[in-house]
Amino acid sequence: MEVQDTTKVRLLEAAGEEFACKGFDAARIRTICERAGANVAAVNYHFGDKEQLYVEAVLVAHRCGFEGEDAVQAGPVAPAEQLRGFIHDFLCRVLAINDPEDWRHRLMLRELLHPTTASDVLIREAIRPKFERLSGILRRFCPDADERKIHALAFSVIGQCLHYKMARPVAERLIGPAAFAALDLDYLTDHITSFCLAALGSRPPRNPEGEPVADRVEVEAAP
Amino acid sequence: MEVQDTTKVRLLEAAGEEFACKGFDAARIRTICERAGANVAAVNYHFGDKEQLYVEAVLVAHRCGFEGEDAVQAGPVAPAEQLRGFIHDFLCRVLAINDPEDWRHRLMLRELLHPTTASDVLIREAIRPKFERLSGILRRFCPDADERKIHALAFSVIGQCLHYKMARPVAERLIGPAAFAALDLDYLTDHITSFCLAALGSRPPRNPEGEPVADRVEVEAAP
Amino acid sequence: MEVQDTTKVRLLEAAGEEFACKGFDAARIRTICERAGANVAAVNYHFGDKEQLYVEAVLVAHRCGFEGEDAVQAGPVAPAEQLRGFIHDFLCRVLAINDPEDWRHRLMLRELLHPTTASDVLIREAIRPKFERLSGILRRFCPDADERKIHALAFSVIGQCLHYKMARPVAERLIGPAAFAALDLDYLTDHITSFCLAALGSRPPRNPEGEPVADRVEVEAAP
Amino acid sequence: MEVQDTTKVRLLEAAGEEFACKGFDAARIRTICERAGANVAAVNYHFGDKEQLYVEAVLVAHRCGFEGEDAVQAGPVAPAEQLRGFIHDFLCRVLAINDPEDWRHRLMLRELLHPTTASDVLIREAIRPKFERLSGILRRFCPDADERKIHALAFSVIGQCLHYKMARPVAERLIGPAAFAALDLDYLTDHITSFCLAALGSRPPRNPEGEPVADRVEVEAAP
DNA sequence: AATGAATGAGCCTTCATTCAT
DNA sequence: GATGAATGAAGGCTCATTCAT
Repeated sequence: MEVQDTTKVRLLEAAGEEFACKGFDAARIRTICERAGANVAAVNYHFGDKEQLYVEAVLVAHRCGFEGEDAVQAGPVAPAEQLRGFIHDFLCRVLAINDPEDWRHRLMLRELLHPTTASDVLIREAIRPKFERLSGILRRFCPDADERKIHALAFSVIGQCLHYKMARPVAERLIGPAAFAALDLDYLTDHITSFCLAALGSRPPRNPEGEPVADRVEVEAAP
Repeated sequence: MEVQDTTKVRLLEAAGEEFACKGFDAARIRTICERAGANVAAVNYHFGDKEQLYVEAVLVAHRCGFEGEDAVQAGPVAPAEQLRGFIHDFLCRVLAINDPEDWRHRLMLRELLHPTTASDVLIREAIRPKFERLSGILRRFCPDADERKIHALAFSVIGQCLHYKMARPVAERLIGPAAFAALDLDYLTDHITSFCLAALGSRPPRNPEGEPVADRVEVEAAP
Repeated sequence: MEVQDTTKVRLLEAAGEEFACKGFDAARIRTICERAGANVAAVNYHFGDKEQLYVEAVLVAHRCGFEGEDAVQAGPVAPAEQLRGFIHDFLCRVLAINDPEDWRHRLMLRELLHPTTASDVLIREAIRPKFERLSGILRRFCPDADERKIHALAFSVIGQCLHYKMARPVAERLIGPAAFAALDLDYLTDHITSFCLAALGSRPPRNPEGEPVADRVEVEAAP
Repeated sequence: MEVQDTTKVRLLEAAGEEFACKGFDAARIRTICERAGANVAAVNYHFGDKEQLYVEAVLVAHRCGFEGEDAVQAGPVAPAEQLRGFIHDFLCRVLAINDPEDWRHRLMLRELLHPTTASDVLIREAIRPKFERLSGILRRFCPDADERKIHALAFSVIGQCLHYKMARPVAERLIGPAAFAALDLDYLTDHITSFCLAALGSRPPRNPEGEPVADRVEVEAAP
């Protein structure tokens, strides 16, 4: 059963785009309907409300944004590779640009900064599982760390990644668009991974070629 | 030149609060005027426009928010202590809660996420100097690192700190308010400082008492 | 010809209820259809229009509300008993409460206060015959009265009865629900009958048991 | 201090007219504002709401409609004359036609049939005092009557009068406009007064000329 | 300098109605 | 005969803005 191009689906797509760009208040229902090729009353008919449309858009964003992620990394892998995998996946979503699906990420970001009713589901179904997966990985590095430490570590990992989404507009102006573009997926994956691994007192994982994947900061290996 | 309690000043204060809480769109000019004890037409009289009021509020926020910070840490200090000082200062602002001055930080944060005209000045006068100070500190750790590396490192430091502001609403729901509150200024300063130092291949600075200031992750130290 | 439980019939029933409760403007076509278990488009399909549905509902109300009443009081009866009979019948309809048929009365009342197209038929077929029957009764009391007097007398009788319908909401608040409820069908029939008979210079009719039916005002009877 | 022709006053006048004619639902805020020569937003500015405008209009209607009534009939008068006075006053208001103030009566009538929040004040300040004045008069006729009897009597008096307002549209169609017009203030005052007095077992009061004021129904005077 | 009244554009929403199935 | 989707007109209301004082 394909996702059909019904009015309701087109409405959600248009609404997602609009909400992601302008936010809930500045988003105009008329614009959404025009983009979706529907009548002004269509939103009310299909969703009852501007707010309910927003909620559904957020849920769609989260649903499509996170499906198929469970397939990652089955089998016994080293903690370092697990961490690298996590960071890679996370950055993938964070850095998505010029993606027709992009509004889903932007919309979720908005929701995270200013949670509404919609974010309850979001946190429960999307954020928490991800967070606990990361916590699990980190506990393999620090088996004796207490909860607080794990929280702080997890936030350190996530914070570094998310920053490229959050602060993007200002970062781009700060160091220039070219310099910002140079910080691409591969580079950042390597950088953040090695940064974290060093901080965790471990060594970076080796890529298939058998070389260190990151031009990591020269750390005189702790004994 | 004293800061007088004129209508214009009260208007700016009220506007800052309102804009910081609700954003530009949701902020109501009438609410602002009521809080300031002024007439509805006062905003248009003094600032001409809602938007110009916003811009001025942002500028006030930046002006007051960052004055006097350059005086910190004169004299020759170890890079590790410099970094720790930077992180401490940064977290101070980031974690400010229930502060009457708080709206200034929140408003600037908003500007960073969704830059408007007002943020040009902001970046030039407030963000860039701070960013370059951090870059300078990091270069002392990695004298041979290229520009790109410095950028990435700086963003790693900043990202970790800023995350507690950015993702606060969701983080609070994620790990619970109590666990989040446990991540206070001192703890996070220690954590992030040691995390970064380890990643940079250095050892945490010693505080005056001669003891390590951070309970850094002691991976191998586990019995 | 049975009254079938077709969609059209259910629609009329639901519409009557809704119109009687809320009036034409406030009545919602969607509500009517939901109550009737029919589609939103059913009204337009079966009646073409909201207004035509209203007209038909009024006609149904009048048709069902007044059938079989002419059979009352055949044979030669005293004028006083005729009047009492009329008042009793009238009050019966006026006081009908919690009657599943009640909307028919309420709807007709509405029509009387704010006549629309539908009320032409209503007046011709329902009101006028009733009014002329009353006029006939009154002429037996005052054979020499002119038309105007008969009108005034008839309106005095009708006005007293109708008042309990018309002013019910306010009367209930005025004297309290309990006191209003005490004015039940029997009491009011006796009261209004004796009031009118006295005004008409007659004595109240005696019921089969040979006792005065009404506790008429005994002004001089006071000790 | 004159009642000034401010926008707010004009708005109330226009609203009263509109509400009285079309009812709350069918009344259009735009029409009201156009009639008052004001902007569409004027209602919202001055009254906050369509409903609050309605409430205020009802209160204005009641305020102006009932002022100066307390001056009536000071000094010792016969009960019969008191009753006649009451009926005259009541009919005066009820029959007011083509009066620029007419909307006040029509609006109050609406309120009585379908009470809203506004009618609480109305009942307390306007209806109840009037009702108790009538009750007092009636008690002079029937000193031994219980509460219920007084209620019934009062409603009989009021019902006869009010009927000419309530049922006017249908009555006019029923007996024709000419015949209805013949039932003017003087005629009805005489008719209803004598009708009630007879029912109360009393004799009609004599007017200054010493003649019976009403062509009362020939009643063989009760011994 | 400051105000209260007034404005008009525009938004969300409701609702009766229609159309294709 | 009946339905669900879709329409467009219109209404109440909000809000920033302006004007006369």
